[in-house]
Amino acid sequence: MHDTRFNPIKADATWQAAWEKAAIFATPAADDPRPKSYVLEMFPYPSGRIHIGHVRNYTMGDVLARFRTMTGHAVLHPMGWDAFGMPAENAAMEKGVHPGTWTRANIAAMKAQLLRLGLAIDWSREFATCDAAYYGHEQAMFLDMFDAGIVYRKESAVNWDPVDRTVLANEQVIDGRGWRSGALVERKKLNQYFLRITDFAEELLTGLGELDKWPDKVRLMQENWIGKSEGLIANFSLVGSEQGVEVFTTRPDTMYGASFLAIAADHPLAQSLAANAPELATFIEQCKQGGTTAAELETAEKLGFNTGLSVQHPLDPDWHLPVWVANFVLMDYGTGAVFGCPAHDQRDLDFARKYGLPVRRVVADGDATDADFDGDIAFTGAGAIVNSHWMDGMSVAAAKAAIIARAEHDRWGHAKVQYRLRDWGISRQRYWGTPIPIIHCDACGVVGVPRDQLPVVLPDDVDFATPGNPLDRHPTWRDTNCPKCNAPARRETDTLDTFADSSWYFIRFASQPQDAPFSRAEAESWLPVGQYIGGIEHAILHLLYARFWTRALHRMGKISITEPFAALFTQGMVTHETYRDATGNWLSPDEVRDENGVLTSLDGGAVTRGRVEKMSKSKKNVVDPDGIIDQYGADAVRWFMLSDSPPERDLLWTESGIEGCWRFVQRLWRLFDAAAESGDGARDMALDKACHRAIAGVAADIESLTFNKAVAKIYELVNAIEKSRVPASRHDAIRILPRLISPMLPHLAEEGWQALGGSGLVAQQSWPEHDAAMLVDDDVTIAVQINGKLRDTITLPRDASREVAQAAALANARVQAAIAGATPKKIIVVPGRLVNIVV
RNA sequence: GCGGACGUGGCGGAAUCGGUAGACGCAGCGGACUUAAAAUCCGUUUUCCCAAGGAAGUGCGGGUUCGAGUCCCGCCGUCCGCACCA
Repeated sequence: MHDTRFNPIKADATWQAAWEKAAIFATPAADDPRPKSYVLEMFPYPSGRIHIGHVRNYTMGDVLARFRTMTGHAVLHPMGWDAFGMPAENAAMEKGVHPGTWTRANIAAMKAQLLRLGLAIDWSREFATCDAAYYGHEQAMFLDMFDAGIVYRKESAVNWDPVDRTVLANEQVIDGRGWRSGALVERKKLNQYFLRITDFAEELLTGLGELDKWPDKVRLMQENWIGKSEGLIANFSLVGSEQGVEVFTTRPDTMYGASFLAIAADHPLAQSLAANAPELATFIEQCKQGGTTAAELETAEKLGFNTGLSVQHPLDPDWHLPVWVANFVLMDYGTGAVFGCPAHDQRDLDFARKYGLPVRRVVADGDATDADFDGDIAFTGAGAIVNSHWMDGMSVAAAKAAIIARAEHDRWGHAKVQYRLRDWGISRQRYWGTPIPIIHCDACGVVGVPRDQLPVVLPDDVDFATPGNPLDRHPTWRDTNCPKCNAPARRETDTLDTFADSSWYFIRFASQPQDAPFSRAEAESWLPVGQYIGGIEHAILHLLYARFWTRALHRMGKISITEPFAALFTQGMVTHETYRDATGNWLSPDEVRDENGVLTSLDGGAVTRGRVEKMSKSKKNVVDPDGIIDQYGADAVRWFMLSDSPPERDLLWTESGIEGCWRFVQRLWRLFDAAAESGDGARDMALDKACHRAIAGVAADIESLTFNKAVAKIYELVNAIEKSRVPASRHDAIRILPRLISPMLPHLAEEGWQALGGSGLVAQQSWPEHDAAMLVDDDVTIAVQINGKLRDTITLPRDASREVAQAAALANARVQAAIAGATPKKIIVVPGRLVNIVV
């Protein structure tokens, strides 16, 4: 029996099976002659369920991948799992399930959900980062970097949770306490591995310049994160000592305005003084307390402790400056010491006013050149240098250069480029991560695991009953022999930060030999990723680490590319209204009834409408992808993900919106179902042209990822088809539609393609060609303006001359009435657009 | 505090180069079909005076231009990133 409606449940399953059977999403060979197109969406963490944000992300990538295939590209469109990380260990502790078991089950569940979307993914390349076959290669690369000096080991302070016996990231410390245990977090020194990303700071910065297909916003965020600043390192000699204090400044031009030296609480000089000065020791302790949140720093008072020491001013040895320990100086930026120039730095001014230190103007603020500086607002602008002896009258820039030259000549300082970026600490005292392939030997020290003993596999028999890292207390796993001297030795029990796993997965997708991380030729045939799509939340860390990892491989001669992602797109979130009942509890959308805008709960209680927010479990404003696919089918859901909102902005999920998509899917299906058999007879030029415009326009919009505009153009074409009464043109236009919608509505497109007698699968067809001549109209509507205001429109041949257009405009009845016989002062003619008559 | 983005109908948004503002969708309103509903179809919807025809209009105030949503200056608002970075 003939269906009267499109049945997505049936169609989705049918066509997904057909695609799989024909293996049409298999990646072409590396030597495929077609141009390559690598489309990649950020791979998901297997938390257990796909959420709607994934659906939006993967739909966008899928549209592009399918479109690129139709336009003659060899496409790589893979998917995998960012499978290591904390949630699996938390699940292990809470539910007693092994992290691996939990993760594998989640992957299976999420893959089943993804399959329902009908994504054009080559699943044969799927992997999870917790596969030993993946992380073993990561260990090999770690060792390469170790040998190349890119990895180093350093004692460094970490946030230590004494109850959970683990290191916490800064984000996991809330009000000084561990986010899980609630225990007071301790600062603890541990030997940790670092990647020397700061060595790459300059090239990571300049490399941003060639990423012209990245959002400016992301490039700027990375630029700020790297935080390059140029200045002077100056040595201030301690009075009565051979030693000195090194200071970094970006304002050497203000050196004659110096009034004190300030060092960080954990500066070695402060530490050594504290040994014999209990008051200072107390002060240092005080500095370490107090939060580091934005609000706290905003209001934090400047605190200082006068050490009683003084230093010589490098420009005048007779001029002595007091040395203070100050809470606003950071040990891990610059040298951990600054000279205070209160007149031209707000922090220094606050500090100087509080402790009664001199405030001396050395940069003129307009007419103000007086050495005595009034007020509590520092002058940080540019101006002529004053009260600075030989530098008086110089510009700030000239003075900086002059003083750096002098410092280098007199050997008390040198120019310095300073970066905000810190080296990447990659040690984690956790189980569920890539084991760091290092062996500790009492005689030989730190020794890399020999390549032929990789992968160092995580042991399965671990227990999470006690807090801490299970690798650390495993009865046998730690024990091994030194690869060099064969003496008993210990394995490193730390694992790698999971950001390492996601720093090269895109290379592994492109090439996955067994015996190496990747084969160079094959990887380079696909890389860099042609289009990378994901959330803005990864703007800094993931994207910076992946760029760094790629450059590290490049520096070691392993790969020729330097940038992994040629184009980046950051999509917006999916949002939904929030609801609360009378007692303030969150309600989910299906617990709320809407009758003409009046909201009630299912039991009739009052409901208030809250803000539109990102879908989250805690606010209960989520829609479950499985549920909506059950109800509307994959295509309607995909269509909604692409409609209305520009992809980089947030998308508001609404019931009425998805129902509109569902209606449109049905409308298309009716068109296919009732299409005429023959395309002979008279033509409807307007429809024929609309068709060609749609083909060209939709292609351009998919290419530029403006899917909302592509959607609008398809609506326009369908509206035009439905309005037209000319069978021949309708016949042809309807036969264009399946290919046009195939990237976005792939199941319906197959259904239509089949119903209209197409052979094979529409997913394998070429994108329809458009006739450029059909994109231009013979007649154009021209605006007739008087003094820039629209008065009428006239229709003229497209190639009408200026003279013809002007004459036609002047002959227009409304123009005649408006100018009333007067002579126009000026007439502007823009051919094909408008005539503006100035009177 | 520093840096950045954005502000267009009831809502999401379109307007690619400074050239007819409001495409397309949602919601609304009126109508057709129907015993009725659903579904579908037709029409309509920036505001004001409204019959015609006008006038105003893209956060606010200025400017450049024959012409500004678009460019420039100054405000206001919202959002995002970083932050005692010397």
